[in-house]
Amino acid sequence: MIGMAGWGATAQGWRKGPWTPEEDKLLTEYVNLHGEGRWSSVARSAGLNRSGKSCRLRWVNYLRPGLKRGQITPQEEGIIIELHALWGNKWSTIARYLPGRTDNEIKNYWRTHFKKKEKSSQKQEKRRTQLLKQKQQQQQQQQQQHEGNVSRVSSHADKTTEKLSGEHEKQQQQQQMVLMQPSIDENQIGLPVMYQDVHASWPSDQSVVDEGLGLWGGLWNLDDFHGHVDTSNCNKIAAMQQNEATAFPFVGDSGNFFNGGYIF
DNA sequence: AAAAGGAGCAACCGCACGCCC
DNA sequence: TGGGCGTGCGGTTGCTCCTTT
Repeated sequence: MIGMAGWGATAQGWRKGPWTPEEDKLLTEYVNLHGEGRWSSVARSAGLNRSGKSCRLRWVNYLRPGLKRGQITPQEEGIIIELHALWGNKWSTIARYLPGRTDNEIKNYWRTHFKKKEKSSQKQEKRRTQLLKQKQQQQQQQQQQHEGNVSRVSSHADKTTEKLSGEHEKQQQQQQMVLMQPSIDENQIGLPVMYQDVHASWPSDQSVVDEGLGLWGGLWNLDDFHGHVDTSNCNKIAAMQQNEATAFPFVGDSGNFFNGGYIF
């Protein structure tokens, strides 16, 4: 890390910016010796020119033992998705279910991965609406054209035209329905539940478990919308999530990810 | 090969809330 | 009861690395 260029110090004179290995060492040694808490005094006692808040953040997000570094696994991603659907932006609560992950890490992950996907799904939705509009305009034009033709044919032909027109309308209705259906990607709705892994990472704190169990019991059985229990779905989704080229499978027709993935 | 742009991450800030003295 | 402190959260910034042009 290069110097402190661009960061400087706070009004109180606390250092800001990236932590140096020396600072990390000081903080780690101090916390190992005296334990967590009283962060403002930690800053002074450990000989660190950092605010208590900064020390706490550094410890919690980076130095604390047991932290898992590296990429979020598909299993973890599944848990994040589910828990976010349950609790929204309760990052610290979600983090309790992901041993070794911090709230900040999960928040960052969510913002970079799912906000992006949310955006792209909104784009898709916009595109579909646009297509539908175009189709309707086309339909109107055809209708007008057709009306013009009808006025010029015989009474016998009228019947035929009527029949054909009905067929045509039917066809157009079908086309419209197809347009209104979610695209195949968006229709890949399911839950990325990795049952064993979830249990493995289940918090020991019973109160935390109770907090969500009522909802989870039902929620995690929702393999599809029709009550069919298809565990292969989970595997499919895990596979899809690993495939970068696949669109995010939890986006609903409305473009709203949660409405698409869960029914409450 | 170099510049531009985007993604990802660590860290910060401000605010709110709860706890404790 | 009020102030200090710890914690949690959303939003943002600054930086590095990677990809695209």
